[in-house]
Amino acid sequence: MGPDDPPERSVRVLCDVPAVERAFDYSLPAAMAGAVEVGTVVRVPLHGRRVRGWVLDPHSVPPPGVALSPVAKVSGRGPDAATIDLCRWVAWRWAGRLPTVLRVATPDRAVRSVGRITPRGPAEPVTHPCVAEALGRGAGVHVVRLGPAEDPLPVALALAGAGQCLVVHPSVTAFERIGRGLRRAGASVCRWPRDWAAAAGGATVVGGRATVFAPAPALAAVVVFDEHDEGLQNESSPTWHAREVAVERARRAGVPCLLVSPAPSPEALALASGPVITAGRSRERAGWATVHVVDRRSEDTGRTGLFSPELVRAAREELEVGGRVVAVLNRTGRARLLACRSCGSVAECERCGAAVHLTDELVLGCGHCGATRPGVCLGCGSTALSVLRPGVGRAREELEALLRVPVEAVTGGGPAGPGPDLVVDGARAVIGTEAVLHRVSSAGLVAFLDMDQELLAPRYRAAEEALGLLVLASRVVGGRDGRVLVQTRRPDHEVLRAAVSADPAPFAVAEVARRELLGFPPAATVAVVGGEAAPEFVARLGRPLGVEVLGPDDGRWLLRSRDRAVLLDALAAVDRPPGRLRLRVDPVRT
DNA sequence: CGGACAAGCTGA
DNA sequence: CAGCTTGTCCGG
Repeated sequence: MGPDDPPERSVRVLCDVPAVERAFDYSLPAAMAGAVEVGTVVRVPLHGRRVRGWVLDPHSVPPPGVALSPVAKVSGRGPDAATIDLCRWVAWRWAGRLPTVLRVATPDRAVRSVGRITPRGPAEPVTHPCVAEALGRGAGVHVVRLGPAEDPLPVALALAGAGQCLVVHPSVTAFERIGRGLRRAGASVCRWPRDWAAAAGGATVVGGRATVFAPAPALAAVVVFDEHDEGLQNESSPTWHAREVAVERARRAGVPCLLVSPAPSPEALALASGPVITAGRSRERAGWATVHVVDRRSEDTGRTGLFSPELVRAAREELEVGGRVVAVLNRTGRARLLACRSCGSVAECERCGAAVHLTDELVLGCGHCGATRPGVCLGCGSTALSVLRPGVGRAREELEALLRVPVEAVTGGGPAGPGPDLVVDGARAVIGTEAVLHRVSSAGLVAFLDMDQELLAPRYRAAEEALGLLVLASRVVGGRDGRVLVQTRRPDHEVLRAAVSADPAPFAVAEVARRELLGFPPAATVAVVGGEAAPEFVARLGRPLGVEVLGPDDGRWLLRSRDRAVLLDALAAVDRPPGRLRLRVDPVRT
């Protein structure tokens, strides 16, 4: 290059190598100049190999005296500047690395060009009272409570009338249905990342949790259905949650964000800008199954086992009218659960209400808060405690003998996404773990054989998850005309009361107060640090003011702060040590 | 992350 | 001392 040539243009590129957080400058060959903007996906040489990267600055000023390598190739379009900023926020919020987050916001196949399309709503405008109320309130977070069996499609249709929307649903079956419904109604709609170009052109995007990162140049609203569902959280680090990303995204765009659920989470209620929106008690009630609670405390369960006479009667009735029966039994042997031999009540922790297990002959320990107490029943003072341990395989045989029809067993079976091949709709009676609720399309009766496993599990979200199962069951039986039967030793539990009365509000209020008291999300931000590099990471973190450091317990530390920024800024400031590090912020389980 | 390069171990 | 493993460094 001679002295008269124009100065060579350079670009700053973030490489898709999570361990390399610095961005580097590369020279840009003149032939590529027109195709590069913020977010463009390129291939660049890095330390003797070629890696993918994102252009962060299309006109960078490199430090003097550094020999620049040229960009090897322009691959295609990538996330725009606003989306990259959103990803930066996500990386901070869940203590992840920017490249890991940018991958989620990048098309999986190279996108060369984006055609502009005119966003269309449904040909015939659809109205929905909850959507009208939410849109009337304008920008902000609007929590909408619908009965479990109520169809989400009308909500999506009404919203799509307002313009380009991001429509998120954790269930593949559900978002595919919503997508088809929108298209049939005449709305411009696309899947993402498959139809990245259509999204970038202005179409409404329908999909799973990653949809919150879709390009949307004309965004009018964001809606997250089943916002209580844990499937909205990324399971590997960073553990970003679509609910919260949706809220942040909508806030930045100045548009409304609707969080829809039959049982709104404490997180959603904490984010809400106003009171919960419902379509009225009678409509909500119609979406909940008719729930029967069977109190097993007074029963001789030693003789009747897993199946109460009420359950057997209800199941036989259902089979007689030609309906399907689904029995749900939690995976065995994981949570050790004890019951008093004389009064039948379940042993639980005095402090936090989780189930306790026997640590040695006379001491009960809580796996949740760590409290211990003598091994006597709180109800009657008896020291005779027996272990309740149901077994799935034997339960199937027992049920078959009781009902005199073949019973199919469903266990595990991979992720919640039910492919059509996984649906076991051929069987009249099915028994399985909670996965079974994703594997039948309909039933007349769903019976929870041992709800206490769920209600009293040593996890801080146990009660909320139990309510989620009752939501799913209500959906499977189609609302009020279907039946859900719950066997329990805690018939007065507020989760069961919520389902019986088709009103989750009192439980939600109590749960918010409990999270506040115990310092769990959303009242506090927590981080679990594990992996071989964890000790060094925690050592480098030190003891920042306002951050509680607990552990190590089983090689893992728990960090907690009531002030989110204090914890997250402290995590971001740590120079990460080499080696495997598992860092999960606000995970489902701690 | 993964290539480069340096320093350490082994066998003849 | 070649030939290989193991470790540390750092990337434009």
